[in-house]
Amino acid sequence: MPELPEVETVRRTLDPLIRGRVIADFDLRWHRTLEYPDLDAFTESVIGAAITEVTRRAKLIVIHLDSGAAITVHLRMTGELLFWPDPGVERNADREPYLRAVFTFQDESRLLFYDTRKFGKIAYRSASELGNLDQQLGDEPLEPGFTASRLAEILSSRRRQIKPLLLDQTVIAGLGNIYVDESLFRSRIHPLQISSGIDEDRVRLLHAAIVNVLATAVAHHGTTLRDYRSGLGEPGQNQTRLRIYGLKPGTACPDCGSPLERLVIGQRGSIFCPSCQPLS
DNA sequence: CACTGAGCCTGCTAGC
DNA sequence: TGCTAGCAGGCTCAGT
Repeated sequence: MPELPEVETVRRTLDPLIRGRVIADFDLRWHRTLEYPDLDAFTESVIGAAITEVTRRAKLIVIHLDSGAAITVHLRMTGELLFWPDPGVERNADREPYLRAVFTFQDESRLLFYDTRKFGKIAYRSASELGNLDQQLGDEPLEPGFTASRLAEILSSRRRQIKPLLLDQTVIAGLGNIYVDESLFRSRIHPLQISSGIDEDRVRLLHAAIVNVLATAVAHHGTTLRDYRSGLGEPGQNQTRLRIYGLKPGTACPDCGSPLERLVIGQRGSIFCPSCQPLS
């Protein structure tokens, strides 16, 4: 599932490819892929607009338009945003059933949105709507402002289980199930630990783990377990660097050898080592 | 405020 | 081997 590193990789690959291109057509293949506004309003707003740059906020890809507005794309679980340069070359036929939306540019190159499970969302946002959205989202963990003391402030000001807290995009933006499990394992914190009860040294470890895990994953173009691809269709390389995510309960902890456990926390499967990550 | 559960989806897999 | 029930999960919304 695309989290910050995967979305960032898509952003980086797409930005130089679609910057400056002018949208000539929009073809919606699955009506619910378009989140806002309705198809007519969306089409009217984006046709003729030129793309100025592609940025990222949390897990959102933000395609900025010369009007000051933007198109946001959320990949959710299985979304893929792919640049297709050559209109003459046939698209991958067996992927065609999962094609949910197509932006065609004036030069007939295309931006394709594939999404097997139809959870992904495309929306148009005015400059002010974009500002509101930004305000609703939490800290960017790879920005300089996200320091250990800032994390300490976030954790101590709430009394919540650490895992759901880290997954809350209004608190910290961009973490998902994979990187939260990895970060908690590396900093030896139980996923049900109450945030305000984590001591300062442990918070420092957690901060280092989050930053390190995310930065490493970005450097390796994200984690591809199944569906995730970059804007060029390339899989990521970070999957070999995961230490605990994907392991089954009962298998030996890679650090201490004791059997791993699985819990469902906030509707998400959570793998951890009860020995390395004791609840305190 | 913190937490829970339903709903959105469909490919894959564990278990029969 | 073939079938099917249930799992996977980011996010929103409603309810406790």
